[in-house]
Amino acid sequence: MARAATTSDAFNAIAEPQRRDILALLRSGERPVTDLAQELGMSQPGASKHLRVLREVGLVRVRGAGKQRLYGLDARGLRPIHEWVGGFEQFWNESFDRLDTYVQDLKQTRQEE
Amino acid sequence: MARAATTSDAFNAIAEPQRRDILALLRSGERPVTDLAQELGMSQPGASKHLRVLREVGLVRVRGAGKQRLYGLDARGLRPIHEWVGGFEQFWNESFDRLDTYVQDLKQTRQEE
DNA sequence: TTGACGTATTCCGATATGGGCATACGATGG
DNA sequence: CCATCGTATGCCCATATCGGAATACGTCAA
Repeated sequence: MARAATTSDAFNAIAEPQRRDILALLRSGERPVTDLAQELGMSQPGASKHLRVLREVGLVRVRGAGKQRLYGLDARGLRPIHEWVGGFEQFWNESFDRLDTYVQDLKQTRQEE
Repeated sequence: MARAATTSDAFNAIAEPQRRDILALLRSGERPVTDLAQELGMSQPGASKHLRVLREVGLVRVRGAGKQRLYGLDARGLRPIHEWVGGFEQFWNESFDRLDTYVQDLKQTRQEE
């Protein structure tokens, strides 16, 4: 098996930097593909493909506006992610303390890699 | 180019469900690989590989404890993610409203796919 | 209808993935 | 020093990825 299809969930969708850029851009409003592509310095087909992924996981919506298709943000799918990550909030402070223990340990453990 | 190396950043690291499970488990304290593997129903080599990725992006630390190696959480790397996603917080409420507009539009736009 | 524009899809290649299996490695205890 | 336990690596496979180029598609205007 390879990695789960990127199209499978929001976690995968936002793992790709360009897709994060797209989402960020869409916060300022709907946009056609060409716009996004140009603004982000990617090819039109490239942008289209990323948007397809975002559409399939529901982070983005399309709306036909005449000859154009306007892409808009649907951030609801980000909420579960925010919550999952938030479940670690208490730990990223505590981590500093643990680090001390760890560092002391290093002195005699000699970590590889 | 293929997908960016999963080992490149935390976003990629947590894109894989089993790795999320590992992180979640580690909240309750340090654990040796075998423990994790068994608890999560994966092979020892499998767990080792996932832990390697998590180590490389800094979400996990190792500490040699005699014959064993104890893996521990280092959640600091999750903070940037939390913040990035948090940047969309205002939108996942607003999204409902936008959806209305969208749905009305659908009636005459006939979206494919 | 035909053309033009905006966009999606297809096909390709190079690369990376995750899982299974066998095995190499490292540290400890005898 | 050697056997053993806990763990990491290497190798192989099937599959998925992203990017580029060419092209098919859909909608509108003349």
